[in-house]
Amino acid sequence: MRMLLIEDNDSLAQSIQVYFHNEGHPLDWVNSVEKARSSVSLESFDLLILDINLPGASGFQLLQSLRANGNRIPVLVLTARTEIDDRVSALDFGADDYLAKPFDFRELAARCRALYRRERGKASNDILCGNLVYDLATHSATVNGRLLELRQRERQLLELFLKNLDRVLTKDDISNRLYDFNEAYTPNAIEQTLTRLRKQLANSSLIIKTIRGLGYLAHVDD
Amino acid sequence: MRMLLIEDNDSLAQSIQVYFHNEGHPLDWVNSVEKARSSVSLESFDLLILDINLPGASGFQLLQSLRANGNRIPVLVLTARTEIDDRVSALDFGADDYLAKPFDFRELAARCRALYRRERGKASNDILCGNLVYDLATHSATVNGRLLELRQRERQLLELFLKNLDRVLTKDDISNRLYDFNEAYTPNAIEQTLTRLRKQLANSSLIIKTIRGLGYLAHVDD
DNA sequence: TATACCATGTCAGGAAGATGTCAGCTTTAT
DNA sequence: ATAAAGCTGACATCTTCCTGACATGGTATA
Repeated sequence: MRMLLIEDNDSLAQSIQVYFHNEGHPLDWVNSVEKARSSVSLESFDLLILDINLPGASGFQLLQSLRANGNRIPVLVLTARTEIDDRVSALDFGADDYLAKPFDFRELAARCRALYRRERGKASNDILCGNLVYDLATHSATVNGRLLELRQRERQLLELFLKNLDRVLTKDDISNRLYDFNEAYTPNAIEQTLTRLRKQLANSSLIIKTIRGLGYLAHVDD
Repeated sequence: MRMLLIEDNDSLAQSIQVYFHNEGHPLDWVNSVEKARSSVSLESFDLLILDINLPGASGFQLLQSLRANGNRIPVLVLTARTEIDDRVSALDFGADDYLAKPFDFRELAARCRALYRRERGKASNDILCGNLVYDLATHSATVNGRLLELRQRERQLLELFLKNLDRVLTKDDISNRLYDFNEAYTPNAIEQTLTRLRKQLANSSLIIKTIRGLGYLAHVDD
């Protein structure tokens, strides 16, 4: 288990490092969002422990941009305040768990283990559709072994269809899943995304059929 | 199916209300545990949808006290995220199911139906007519497992007949259901749609009989 | 900071499909 | 046999959907 701690309080960070080291799980440590960005892009970690109250760019921003780029690495957020706002924001921005300071190191370690296990548990979770393979863990799709270069929206849409094979999805179903309540969009946004997804699926055995006036239906073509 | 939603996020609650209304299952909505208590004691619901993270008395308390008083009403709990603690607690406190936010409305509806069915001892949400199966959730019909390619109008008409098996429907009944008041049409439009629907039902056991001068009657042929 | 780039939404025009109308034919009741 | 009611093929019209082009806003790069 490879972990990165993003924390600007040096003494706290060092204490955590020592504790985890003694537990047999050494972790890397950076003290700013900028350094975190480059570490994450250069190396591959299994888990991030992210202090939300950082100087400069906030931890939220890091979290948000990671998720926006499709990075699904488990993130445990540390927050000084026990404010519900912070907690909700953290989870909404894509954190997997959070812990309010002050906390017990044992609890931190336990939660890290839980997150790691959770991620591991669904490691080999592939959806197979003829020549199309979708890996739910990495959220990547291959057709005949060739990796598709899906954008965020296309991936969300594909995943939605794969989880609902042979079932009709209305545009409402789709927009409820792809957009949150007060996000503005026209029905055309979905059509456009679908066009783009269909192009990517050109040589795959996954067919997304249009059911006029009702919605769409994905099925495997043999 | 009479449902009560206990949710303090107004926009979410309203969206859910609209969605369920469109699904043909209007639900009542209160935004606090206190109001929920009085609603539940005054009226009889088939199902509660309970957000666990409420201001004031927690949803857990409501759930716990309901069960303590012997109330067995099915309860579906909404949690902010897949907090394992929340989930375990919810089920321990007597919830019948739980759903983590953000969720797909379709999934919420499906789980509600499932809970309701479980309570009723019913098997499914399908209408069965010999070799014809109509799925009310997806509004799709299959004959011998083969999906029918119904158009909007044909689907409306079929659904109407299925809900009125062995009952005579006059053209007026039908037009009142298929068209709104100021829509222009001739009686022939219905005949035309019926012709098209009958073609689709060619190999099914659903027969739509003409009662000359009166209307139509759908029944299962064995 | 300025620039280029990329993802994604909007717009508009066109294609494909659904549905109503008409007209002529078939069926049914008397 | 006749008239009324219903059925259905052909067509016109109107919707819905698709898709190329463009706009926008956010992100990375220099």
